[in-house]
Amino acid sequence: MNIGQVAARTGLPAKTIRYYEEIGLIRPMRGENGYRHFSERDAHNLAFLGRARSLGFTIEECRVLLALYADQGRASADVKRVASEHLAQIDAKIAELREMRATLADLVEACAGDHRPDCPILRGLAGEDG
Amino acid sequence: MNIGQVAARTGLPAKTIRYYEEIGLIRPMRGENGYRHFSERDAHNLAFLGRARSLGFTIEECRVLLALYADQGRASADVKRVASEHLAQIDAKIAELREMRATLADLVEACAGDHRPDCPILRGLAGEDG
DNA sequence: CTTGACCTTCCAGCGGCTGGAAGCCCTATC
DNA sequence: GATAGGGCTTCCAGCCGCTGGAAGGTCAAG
Repeated sequence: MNIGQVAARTGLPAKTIRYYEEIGLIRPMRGENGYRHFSERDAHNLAFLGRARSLGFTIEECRVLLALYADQGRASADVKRVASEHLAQIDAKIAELREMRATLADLVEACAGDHRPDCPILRGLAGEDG
Repeated sequence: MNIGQVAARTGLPAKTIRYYEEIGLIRPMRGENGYRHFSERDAHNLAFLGRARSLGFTIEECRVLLALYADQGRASADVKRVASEHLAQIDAKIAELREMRATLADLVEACAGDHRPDCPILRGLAGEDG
């Protein structure tokens, strides 16, 4: 498979696939013309990467997951630890966003949103009272 | 005020303050020795920026908010629109994270997390069934 | 007069791509 | 055989919002 075909199959942009090779996540073969040649296994790994990335795993976590995936002797505990840590990260991020959202929603709600200049949002950002 | 003092007062790193000057968010004076000199107004604007950034507004949104803050003739509707759009962005991000979280939590829960190699997390990432 | 804290500028790098330029390769059509 | 087009290659630059570090000027205290 050429890069275009594997891109179409995995949904990943060709640019991204080249980047993944550059940082050593995949190692496709090369044809005589210099074109990358992707095996079924490569395509499979790229799909794996696409799913892991879409779940928010960092590239380095993906590298670890891919290594565990390739290792037939892995302990599922190792995989679970990586995933659990990422889950905790997601929870932390959600909590952070919810706090932002709560504060911002209060300010937005308090704002008349009309032609007048008085604005609780700006007052809040300026540090009035609280 | 020198940069260190305003940094202490606003909680922003000096590096960040210099960066904000570089991109034109603030325009502190300069002393004869080349040091930046921050007025009360500068410090106030920096505190404003710190709060806006901590609510997740982008730098460009902060620029707009700061301009509205400075404009005594603004309409609160303009501020409210910026804030509401950002609120919608936050909501979208939360929704995205919750989807990730749900998928990941299912996988983690299904994983025994023991010494055995079988792992529903890896199977999920590999695209088995679904 | 030295120490050390503070300030300055400039350049590089983080993550994870993404865009674009310049040029080679391959196939199809005339 | 020429040409047009699409796909492939490499390389370099840029996105966002800082952050770190190097190399050097400035200032107050002892």
